[in-house]
Amino acid sequence: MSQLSFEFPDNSVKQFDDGITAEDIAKSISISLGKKAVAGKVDGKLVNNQEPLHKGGKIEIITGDSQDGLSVLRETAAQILKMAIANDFKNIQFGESEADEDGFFVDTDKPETQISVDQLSDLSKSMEKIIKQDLPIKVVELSQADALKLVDGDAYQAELIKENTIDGKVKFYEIGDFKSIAEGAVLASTGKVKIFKLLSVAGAYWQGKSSNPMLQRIYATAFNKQKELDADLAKRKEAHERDHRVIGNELDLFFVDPKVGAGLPYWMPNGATIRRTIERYIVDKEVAHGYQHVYTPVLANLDLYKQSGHWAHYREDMFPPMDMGDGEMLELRPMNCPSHIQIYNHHIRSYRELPLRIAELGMMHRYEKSGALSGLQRVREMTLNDGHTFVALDQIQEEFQRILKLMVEVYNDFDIKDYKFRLSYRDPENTEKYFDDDEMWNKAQKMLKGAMDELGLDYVEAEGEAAFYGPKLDVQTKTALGNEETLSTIQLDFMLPERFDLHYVGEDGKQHRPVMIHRGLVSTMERFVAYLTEIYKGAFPTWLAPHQVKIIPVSQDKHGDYANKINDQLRQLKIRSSVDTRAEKMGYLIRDAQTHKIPYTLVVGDEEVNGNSVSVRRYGEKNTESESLDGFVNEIQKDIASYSRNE
RNA sequence: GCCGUUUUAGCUCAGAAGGUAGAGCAUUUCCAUGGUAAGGAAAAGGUCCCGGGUUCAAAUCCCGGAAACGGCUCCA
Repeated sequence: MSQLSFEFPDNSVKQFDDGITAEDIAKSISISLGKKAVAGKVDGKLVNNQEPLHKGGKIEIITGDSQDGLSVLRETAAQILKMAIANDFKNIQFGESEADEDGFFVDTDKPETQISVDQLSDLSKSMEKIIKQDLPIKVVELSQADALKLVDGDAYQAELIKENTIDGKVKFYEIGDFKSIAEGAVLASTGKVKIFKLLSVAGAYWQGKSSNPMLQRIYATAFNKQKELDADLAKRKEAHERDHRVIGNELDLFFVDPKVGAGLPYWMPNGATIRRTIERYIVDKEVAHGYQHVYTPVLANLDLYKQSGHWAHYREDMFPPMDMGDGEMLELRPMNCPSHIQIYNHHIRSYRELPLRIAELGMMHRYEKSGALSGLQRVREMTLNDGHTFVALDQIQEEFQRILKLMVEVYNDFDIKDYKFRLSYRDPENTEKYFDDDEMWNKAQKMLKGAMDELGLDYVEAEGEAAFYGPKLDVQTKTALGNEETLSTIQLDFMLPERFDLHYVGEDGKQHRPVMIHRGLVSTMERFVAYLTEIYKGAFPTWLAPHQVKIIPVSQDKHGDYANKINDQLRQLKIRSSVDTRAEKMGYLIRDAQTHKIPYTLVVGDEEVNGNSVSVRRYGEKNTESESLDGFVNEIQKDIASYSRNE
């Protein structure tokens, strides 16, 4: 019998007989590991615990409590769900199914009526039955022809079979008389899945292409322990409470009125205060870093966007042009770059001016698809913290790194930590979506990657995520609900300078072509406020909080004057303070200040009037502290000056 | 845009077998004048998302539309 050689995570290498299973390998290491093992991972691919191995390689033993172990559990639960669906519904077809870090899903298609949310509880019961029977799950191999016969009439399965055929054969899971295409690894029997929950039903395009038919997707999750499921459900609930739309409503930050228009938010005074604070901060910051802030019109002649290429490549995201009746067509701008190009082009530029940094809080309009709109995260009118630097070829690297450094500085001020870099390239399969110049694309993409590598930063690479005019470095964050979104972005652009025939006069007295770097640091005001609301859970750091101080007199009659005096003094210092004059009990007013997440609540009564002091209660704390008025003013000013930093 | 669900007072939600609706909180007024998370009472507040149809009668049934929500696709 031939021998297989396996390398373990600790780099030790052991020999086993051909046909050994992951389970037996685990047992050979220790009895306890043998018990805990649920699957193996050979060269990064999950394999069933009982599957005979015929190839050596790097091996890992997967235990039930690991992330991979959870995937195996969920993959098993997905198979049980599929079997339950197949039992309960006739003529149902299956699309893809997948297990990931959040749970698992199964796609189905049923010609007449789709599976609805109401049927989830019945499906759960059917799954319970299958689990109770503790049916063994076997892996069987069928020839492609047999496999296709098995799924006769299910075009999706037929497609998947073709994708999964290796050497003319396809692996299937077999549970009783139910068979389903095998990918990844599953547990040995249905009884090993105990804790699961069917969560929701949603639509999903077959193979993720919007030109394909839409299938019904059932989302669900599974865990080893009830406690873990409970914790997960609690986390989902907490995420909902953190959702900027929920907090935005509670704290009266913004609203959207369908009568006026979807995706066109109204900023209430509280939200407007937060936004104004951010705007002032970022404009000051950029000016200090050599940016020249400008204002440019949100409307422009359509010809501008024909020249820029937006009309050709970006039209479906643009509002239809306004026909002015005299041959003039006006367009609401979807991006600010052409506007800033006009600023650049207004003078003859010298190499001495480069890098020329033009910035604006630029309002733009994009006709987002109705289904994509979401609170302040996805809107149709937005104001971008936009900036374009015009550089000479040999300045790209340095300017790129400068921008990145500035970005990190800004992130620190807002205490933003949870993000990752993504290099976004064009889709090589679908180049007609982009400006057509292979050489430019390759050059720009290589330059971006080179700059990131030189800084030694971690990033992921993603094809098909570029802007139509160039590749990007995107900073990806997650919303409360776990959806990924782009916050900041730096984009390299050789195209627009070409299209608008931009020049600068070089040291040699000749004309040269500049390169543009598009960059957004704090995203759009809409998305950024949404993001901050979620990471702070509505408890904005003092510098951003719409109401920074609430003063509560113990008795309106006796202490109202003192409260007003403090209030005036704080307002003189530009601190957002107010006195609660409502004729309510103190406890009520304090509760109100706390539920509105106001950073500082000051209670003033006889003691404070006599001692020229204040009783300070900070948001979220039960303790109060008596401080001199001067001491408090000093403290809050320091607090505001420190932004959101958490050092 | 697509699939599914939803839309009732400022907010969170009940309810309505077809006979024009209710709670809590918020608001206003009155009483209570208080020391760190809800004092009491009363009042006011509704095109039951919009349009059309069926009906003696529609908030409820039917058709169409809009918006929101969960996803998919797309994206700052």
